[in-house]
Amino acid sequence: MATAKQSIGTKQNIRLSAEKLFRQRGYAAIGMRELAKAVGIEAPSIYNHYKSKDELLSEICFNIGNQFHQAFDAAVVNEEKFQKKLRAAMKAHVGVIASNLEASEVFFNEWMFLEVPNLAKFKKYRLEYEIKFRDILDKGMRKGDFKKMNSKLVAFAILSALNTTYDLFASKDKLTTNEIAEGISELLIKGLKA
Amino acid sequence: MATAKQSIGTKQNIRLSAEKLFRQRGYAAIGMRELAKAVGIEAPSIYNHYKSKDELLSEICFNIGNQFHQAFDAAVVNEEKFQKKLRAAMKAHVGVIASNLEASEVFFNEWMFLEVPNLAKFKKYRLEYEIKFRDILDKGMRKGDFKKMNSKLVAFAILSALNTTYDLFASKDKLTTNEIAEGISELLIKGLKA
DNA sequence: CCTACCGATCGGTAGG
DNA sequence: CCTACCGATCGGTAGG
Repeated sequence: MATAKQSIGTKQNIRLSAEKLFRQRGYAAIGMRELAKAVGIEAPSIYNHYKSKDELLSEICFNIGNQFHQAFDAAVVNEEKFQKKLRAAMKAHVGVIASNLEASEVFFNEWMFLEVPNLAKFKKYRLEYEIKFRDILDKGMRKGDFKKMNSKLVAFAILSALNTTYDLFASKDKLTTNEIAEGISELLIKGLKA
Repeated sequence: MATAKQSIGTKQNIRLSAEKLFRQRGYAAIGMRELAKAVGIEAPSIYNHYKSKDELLSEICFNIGNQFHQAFDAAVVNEEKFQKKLRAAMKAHVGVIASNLEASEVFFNEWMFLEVPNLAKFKKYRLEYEIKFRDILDKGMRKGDFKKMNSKLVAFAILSALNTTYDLFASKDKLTTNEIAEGISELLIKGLKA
């Protein structure tokens, strides 16, 4: 019992330390020995919990990816109007970042180090997410709720603005999730008005 | 003569290869041997042109940083109204990215690997650039040309949207610099209207 | 511009 | 969970 409990704790510890270190200094710059030291174990012991460094990174990335998809779906389903759907999706997106400040940065900046089967899966997953945003934009434009623009360009602008909110959370102004999400929504949705 | 000429060519070759490789796979993942192979020389020969890997990275980053500052200053100086200043600055920013597709990505994503004196210099330089944008926003808000919002948040949203335009240039839609810059400007400046 | 080489560190395995 | 260790590769130097 005590052993199993400790083992679960260690695995979580490895992941949390990895999220922090990968974000701070980059996946490629962090060795297994340094990660192990942060956890308080020796490097080979990590392999009792993760088969490889790649498996560790992909667990971090896909966990965040799942959260983005689920938060989006849950936020959008109860809204009728496309403007409200978009606003809710944006807020949900910022919410996922806010509750995963370190891991979401790894998701955004370190995914490129994923290895061959995981890399393709990740790209597909992320593209599907972008398309969910574009879909709201396209439908809203067709219905006349949004101004007709290049929806791919707009989706990129929206996601880019949302994805850098990490820096705003980290800055000394101490903006809340709501202030950030509302501020960006206001700016972009007003810009989209027909 | 021939030797000197060839030497200059080699240095440029090293930088162009570094820009391409650092962007593709990340600074930390590219060794001097692989870089040398791309140039067609042996690894130690790189040190005839660059003192260290860090010097190479910082040359790439500061070159782009200078271009951003100069393009901004040149774009803004001839405009009177803050809306026009902002639009011109945004267009200039996209223009620098468009003419430095590889190097600008290194600037955005690999600067964190700069070492100690260069890292601080880089951060200062980049903060000054962000403040130039905030300054236009703040003055425009005070004058009533822009809606009163958190200018730091808006500057972040603008720069984030502009900075990911690399992916739009790289995508198969083949958007032009003008289409990208105008699309993002339209979206964001309309959103800023008082 | 090269060959030859330095000490350090890499991800990961064997074996217990 | 550890110690001991693998081959490979790292940034960089010596010396020509």
